[in-house]
Amino acid sequence: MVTMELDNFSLEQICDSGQCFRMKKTGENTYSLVAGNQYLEVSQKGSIVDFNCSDTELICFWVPYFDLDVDYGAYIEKVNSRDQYLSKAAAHGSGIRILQQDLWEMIVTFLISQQNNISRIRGCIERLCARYGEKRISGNGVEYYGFPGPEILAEATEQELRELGLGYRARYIAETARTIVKGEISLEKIYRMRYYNRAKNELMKLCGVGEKVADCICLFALHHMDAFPVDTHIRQVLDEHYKRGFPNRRYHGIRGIMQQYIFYYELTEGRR
DNA sequence: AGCCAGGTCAATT
DNA sequence: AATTGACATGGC
Repeated sequence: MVTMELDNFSLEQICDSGQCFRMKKTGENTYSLVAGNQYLEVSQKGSIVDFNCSDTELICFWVPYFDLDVDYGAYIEKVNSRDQYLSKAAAHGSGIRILQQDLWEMIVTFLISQQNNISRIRGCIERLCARYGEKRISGNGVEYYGFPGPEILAEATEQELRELGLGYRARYIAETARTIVKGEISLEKIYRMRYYNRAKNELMKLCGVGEKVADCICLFALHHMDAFPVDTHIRQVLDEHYKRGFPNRRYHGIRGIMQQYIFYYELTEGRR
């Protein structure tokens, strides 16, 4: 167990921010999550956060995962105080982090996410992992399933995948897995791409990956903080509050976290 | 019951 | 270049 005191960090907000679909609330202040092949139980009271793992695991895996060595107060301070909407959204979601998740997992996750609702996305991913993932046991004896790699999913037929309730997205997953396994697109190469636009364009070569899904992958796996996924909710906000366009210049390089503040606000308080 | 969900793709105009 | 319809499924 490792305890840390963290500012601008909220497990609840992270869990509900729609980046990680394998994190769940297990008690009043406790959450569990599976990321890649790692399992974690974590709890929070105020700014005190208890990670149920070793020092090494925390430093090597969960610090980068939760972006713990970044000061999110600095992001919030960049919000234009004259922008009442964004100020409210940032204050409301001040504990959100941009996670650094596994690239393959995000590709599949956001292929599933399209034209789908969040609770169903969670179900689809759990069924996919239970069916194709490797069964593992955590340090404290909890069984969980890792996320199936491209080699595994490339072997699956479209029909098998459809049986998990993935709908027409089954074909996207099957084809994309094969594209990766055949080496037509290299995940390692995408990881190494320094520029957001290059990574995004490469991702959009994958079957079923359009602009929005590519942006989600860039933001939630590759940590390209300038990625700004525009989905139905963000579209509505842009139409309503940013008729002259989102202030891209002002938020250059940090548009992604602003997008998350807006998205989370719309999913929770913002609904009227 | 019916609308909608973190869209993408290909066929039209 | 912009618009439109098909694509699956189930949560609410």
